[in-house]
Amino acid sequence: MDETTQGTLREQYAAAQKSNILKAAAELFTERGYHRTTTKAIARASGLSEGAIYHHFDNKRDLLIGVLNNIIGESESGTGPEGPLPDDLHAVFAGSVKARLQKMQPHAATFFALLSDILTDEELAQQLYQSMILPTIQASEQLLQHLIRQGAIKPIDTALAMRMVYGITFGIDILLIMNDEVMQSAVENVDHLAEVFSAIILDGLSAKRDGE
Amino acid sequence: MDETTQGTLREQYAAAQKSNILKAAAELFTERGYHRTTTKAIARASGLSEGAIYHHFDNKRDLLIGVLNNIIGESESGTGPEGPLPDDLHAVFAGSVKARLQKMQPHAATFFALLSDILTDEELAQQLYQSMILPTIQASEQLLQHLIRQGAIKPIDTALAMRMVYGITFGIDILLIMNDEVMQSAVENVDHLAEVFSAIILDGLSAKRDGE
DNA sequence: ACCTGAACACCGTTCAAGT
DNA sequence: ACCTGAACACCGTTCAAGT
Repeated sequence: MDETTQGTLREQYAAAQKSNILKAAAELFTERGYHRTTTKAIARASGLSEGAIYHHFDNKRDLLIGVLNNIIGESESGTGPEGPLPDDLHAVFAGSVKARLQKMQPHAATFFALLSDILTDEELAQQLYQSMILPTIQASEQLLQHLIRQGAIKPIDTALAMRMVYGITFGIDILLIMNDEVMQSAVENVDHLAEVFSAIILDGLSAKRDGE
Repeated sequence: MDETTQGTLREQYAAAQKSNILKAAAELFTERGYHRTTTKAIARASGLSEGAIYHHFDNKRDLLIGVLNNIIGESESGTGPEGPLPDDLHAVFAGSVKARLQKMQPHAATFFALLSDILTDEELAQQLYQSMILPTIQASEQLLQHLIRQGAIKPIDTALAMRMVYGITFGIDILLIMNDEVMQSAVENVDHLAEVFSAIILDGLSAKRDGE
């Protein structure tokens, strides 16, 4: 064992313990919400004492931060469509919702179980916004601007438009958590969902061209 | 005083006290979130003892329910556009977001401060969904079906489409709470926001007709 | 019925002591 | 450093007693 390598056995052990605690916390937060989850329960679920938890984390809020950062970390890998854009715009938009949903869905319940606690904590809200929400929106803004320059998309207030589009995925997650039946069966057929999404966003609902 | 009239003086007094407590609770919940608000603080803010609060409400959760019901009550008055539909579809859609935002906005911060606590409480989540979310979606579904029959809107999966559109207003509220600057200035000019909304929803983003 | 203030159980956090 | 178990302060809730 080279002591200059980052992973000392001891460090690895400590990291594994931290990760175990976070895993237990995430599960309990998801089931019961943040404030109904006791530190005692987290200790029990991770096979440690409450004191041990406070050795690895400053406080309960620090556990929330850890869980949140895991979600952010796994959700942000590869924003926007990879590789060259396909010619079919519908495929581009449909693909991006699909990707977004598949990335977010495993964490959606945990995320919404923590959302209020995040939103009522100025610092956490800012962290979530800066590291997760704003980058996603800005990436899609850039894509849209690119498409406008190509003449594929009409000139529009891209910042506002992409913020509205962003809301759609947010709404999908919420409806799933509330057991909305329509959305639940829609998600079982992601391709149809993605199709309807891109149909609305690209072509609009109107039967007439530009409403006149 | 006729004792058959519903409002005995005593009953009126009790109702006023309940309403005072709920008002104090709503303010504190909005500022600090549900679980960081102590019953002691609510008591102090409403000029009563903690015991008095427990005389009027079963428990803290019951306070949350009261606050939530006030929000639902004030938000549900008059779903959908009133009167005959204007010919211009853009006006219809723009008007409906405007109405929805103006109704929700004063309560949005309170609503999101409670959202996690609602979502992690099966019964409350169901109540919120049934009394607030589903009716809103269904009302707009009916409007859409009507417009499809008229030939103004193309045939589409109305249930799914309106659920997606619903998400947009949800996303707007979230971004406002997170102090997103674009959305904050957009809301100061509601007419522009409503315009962009109806432009996307009705005409779509694509420069070409139906993407081909 | 409306309300108070003390009392109780529980939860987040700390800390001395052990390896 | 990693961890335990007891101890502490605080919060939701209850309850006997007062009007």
